[in-house]
Amino acid sequence: MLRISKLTDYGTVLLAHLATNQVAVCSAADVAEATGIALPTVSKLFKSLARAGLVNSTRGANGGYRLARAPQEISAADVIDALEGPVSITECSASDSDCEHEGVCSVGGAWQRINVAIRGALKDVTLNDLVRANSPTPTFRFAGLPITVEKNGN
Amino acid sequence: MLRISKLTDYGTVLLAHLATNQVAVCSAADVAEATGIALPTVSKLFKSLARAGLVNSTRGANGGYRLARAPQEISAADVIDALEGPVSITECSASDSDCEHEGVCSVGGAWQRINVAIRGALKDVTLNDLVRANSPTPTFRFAGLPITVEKNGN
DNA sequence: GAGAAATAGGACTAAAATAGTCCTTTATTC
DNA sequence: GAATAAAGGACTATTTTAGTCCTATTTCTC
Repeated sequence: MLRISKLTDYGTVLLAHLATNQVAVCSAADVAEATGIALPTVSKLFKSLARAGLVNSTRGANGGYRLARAPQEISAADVIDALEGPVSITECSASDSDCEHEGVCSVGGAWQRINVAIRGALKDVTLNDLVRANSPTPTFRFAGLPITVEKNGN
Repeated sequence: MLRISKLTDYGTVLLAHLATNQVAVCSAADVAEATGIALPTVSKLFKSLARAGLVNSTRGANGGYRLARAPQEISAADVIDALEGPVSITECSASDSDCEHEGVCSVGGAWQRINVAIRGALKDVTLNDLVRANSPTPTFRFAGLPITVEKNGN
């Protein structure tokens, strides 16, 4: 009904990995291996995340990435902004839009409001929550499987 | 950052039009003219909306569409479900998915949670709100039109 | 200082989803 | 029975997204 891109989803997985390995600097190759996401894709994502200031990078041998802030200081909204840009729920509510139906459209304001509500929800969930999300007692199923999934199952 | 499709946006405009013309049955052609959206597109959207039970249709001469329920009984979530299907925020949280990273993914649960929050926001906004969105006390402007935001502060 | 290990930055290609059009059939009215 | 309008679906074009690859730059190690 409303989707974030696959890349953004992957990005979250990368960040979650860094969050559970905060002591070390992780190279893109390490993370690719650990997460099962293809290396070129991992590289691309980390570049974007670095530009957005969510991770710090170190070049050269033994270089890699690490979180720029504590996991609880990074929200789902941050991740989405970093990887998808500040796009809005409808095309015409993006700031640079010039919607041809403007005069006729009786609808814009409420989407804006929905947008605000959604951003609220996204800001309230931090990377910390994402990492700990799979906690005790499988109370529900996910993709057909009961969810237990301790950290870094693989 | 998170987007509904253009067609869904159009769909909302169509419904908003019906909401302001509840007395009459409106043909697709009428609505196309009134909204400035191309007729084939309007037809296609109405077909989907009819199948989802959001509008009732009458065939034949003088036929057309009208809302199936009162505007306050139709939520943004209904519209999105009708036009985009029950897709979820991430691919892997859709029910029929089989995500290849399942074992490694430490992230699924929280997206699920975000999803719920978003659906909440979408259910709270009805077609009625959408239509009345452009009302008194313009506190800021949107797409060139003054708008107000009250209700559902979140 | 040379070579290897990493990231930075883009350009490019391939695949998939979205948007939009058109045609044929069925129902209804006059 | 002719005209009007929706139903349903096939099809095309466009745009977005995903994914790969190449070259440059930085840093470490020996």
